[in-house]
Formats: sequence, structure tokens, C-alpha cells
Amino acid sequence: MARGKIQMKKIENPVHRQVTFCKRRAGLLKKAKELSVLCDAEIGVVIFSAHGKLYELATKGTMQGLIDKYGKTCRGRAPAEQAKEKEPLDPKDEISNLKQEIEVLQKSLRYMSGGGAGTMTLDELDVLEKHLETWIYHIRSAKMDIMFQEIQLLKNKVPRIYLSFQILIR
Amino acid sequence: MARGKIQMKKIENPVHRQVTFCKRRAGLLKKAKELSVLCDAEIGVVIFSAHGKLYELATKGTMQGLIDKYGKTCRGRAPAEQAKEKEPLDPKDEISNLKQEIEVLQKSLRYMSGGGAGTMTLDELDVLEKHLETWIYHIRSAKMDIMFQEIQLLKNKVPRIYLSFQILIR
DNA sequence: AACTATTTATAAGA
DNA sequence: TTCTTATAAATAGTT
Repeated sequence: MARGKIQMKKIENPVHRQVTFCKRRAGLLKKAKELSVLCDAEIGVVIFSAHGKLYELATKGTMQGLIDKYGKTCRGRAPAEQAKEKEPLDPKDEISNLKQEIEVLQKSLRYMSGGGAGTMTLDELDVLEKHLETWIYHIRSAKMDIMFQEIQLLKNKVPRIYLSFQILIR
Repeated sequence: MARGKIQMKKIENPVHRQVTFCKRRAGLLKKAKELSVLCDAEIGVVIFSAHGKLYELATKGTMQGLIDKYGKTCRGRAPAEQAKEKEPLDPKDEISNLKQEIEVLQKSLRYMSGGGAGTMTLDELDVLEKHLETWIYHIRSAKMDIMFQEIQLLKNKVPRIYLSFQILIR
């Protein structure tokens, strides 16, 4: 941000990288504190340097307290979902497909963890990468579908809201 | 920072506060991502709005993985002490991270397959998408590493090949 | 959501 | 690391 832009990729020069890490780390923590104060938010920041050194900040209370709170909040939004109603697409084929994908992933994981020296080959990694890209494609499609449905729902609701308004101001 | 300074205290006007929260939250997360990319750091940010809504960011891996790593790093260190050196390597850390990723995938799969009508929520899909993107990142890094090694190997071999060629055409 | 006048953050250099 | 300073970014107040 000064004396020239920089590319958004890992800084190659280790000295530059270290200096930037110091400066931006300080900047990030400052911004976090400010946001917390200005907007009354509880914020936790954890930074592991590339070399594994830990830097942290927790506004309002301790990091551990924040982690606990985080755990609770996340669990509450996963299992036993809210009453769902939509499922216009993808019957059981999709599911068995996904199960196959998982098998691929698990197999890949075995390669990776098996024999400390046993690395995956380039070909195997290519296959895995393709699978993941396919997955992401599916995920994004599903997201689009859901958003589309929500838009439709909203569109259906607007006329009624508008009508109520008309009656109110009459 | 524009059109006048502001006091570093809670913004009283709720509308202003909400707007500032949105803007600065986005700014903070952007800065965190940048620091992670530029300096190859692993960063987690958790933000609870005043009303308890959760916003989070985890660069490299999952928030849960980061929290676990945090727990390990902090354990056994004196209270109030800062910045501890981590265990030198992470051959096993990497593996357990990947295992966690797989768990996430499997969990997501269960959501998808559970109850023929059970769809995932937008939020859940977002999380899943993020995980997948992280995985692809890892895969591509691994590919790059392998290719780099192969290039090095080839470079070492070329002189000898070139020599043979010279002899052949003589 | 956009637009800017300003304030901040920060890259490069010392 | 720290300081300086020219510039890039972020953002407060406004439209």
C-alpha cells in the first residue's frame, strides 16, 4: 500500500515477508480491536506464523471462552436441521455418486497417510483434483437452486405485503 | 477514516453501528486473508456480533483444526505467556487435518443422504464449499511440489543426455 | 449500494 | 525492529 502495489501472493523474499508479517499482523490486531470496540462485537484472532509461532487476540473475555462459545454455536446449526421442504432435484443417484466420491477421498487419504514416504503420484492427485472440482460444481449448483427458490418465495410474498400497506394507508 | 475521524468507543447510533460493523467486518476478514497469503500464515478469525451472530474465517484448513492446533500450542505454557514455538514438524498434524476434512465431507454426505427430503442449508453448503476449496488448494500444492521435484531430477539428468547426444552425432 | 474526501495502513528505503 | 514518507487502501459521512 505504499511505494507501489504488491501482488497478492506469498512474498518470496524472506526478509520482506518477515517485515510485512510484523506490520500487517499489528494492523490486523488493531483493526480487530477497533471493530470490537466500535460495534460491541466479541472477536478472536489466532495467527500461526509460517514458522509456527502463535499470536492471538481475544476481545471481551478469554480465547478459551470464545472457543467454547464458538463450539456451541456451530453445533446448534448442524444436526437435526430446521423443517425442510425443498428437494426438487437429485434422487438417489446423486447420493450414491457422492458416496463413491467419498470413497475416492478416503482412498486418497490412505495414500497420503500410509507410509510416511508413500506420496501420491501426480496422476492420482490429478484424479483427486478433478473429483473435488466436480464436487464443488455440485455444491454450487445446489446453492444456486436454493437461492433461486428463496427469491421465488420472496417474490410471492411481496404482493401481499404491498396490499397490506395499501390498506393501511387508505 | 473518512470525512472525519471517529472516537474509539461504541457507536451509539444503531444504524451507523450496523453499517460500520458490516464494512469493517469485511475489511478485517480481507486483511486476514491477505496476511495469510502474503506471509504464509494460518489465521482464524471469529466474530460474534453484539446480537450473537457468528462470522468466521479460517485460512488453510478448518476452524476446528485451527482450534485444535491452538489447544496443543497453548497447553503447558505459563499463563499470560505469549508466542510459543510449535513442535518443529507436522507430518502427523497434516494427516489429522486431512482426516478431519474427510469427517466433514462424510458428515455433509450424511446430511445429503439422510432423509430423502433432507437438503442442506445454504450455510452448510457454504461451509462445505470452503472445505472443498481448501482441499483443492492442498492438492494443487502437492502437485506443484511433485512437479518441482521432477523438474529438478530432469535438470540433473540433462547434462548427461546432452553428452550422449554429442557423442552420437560426432 | 455507490460515491469521495479523508484518514489509515503500509511498502520501500534507511 | 523502528522511523520516515510516498502511495495504496479503507472507510465515515453523504447521496
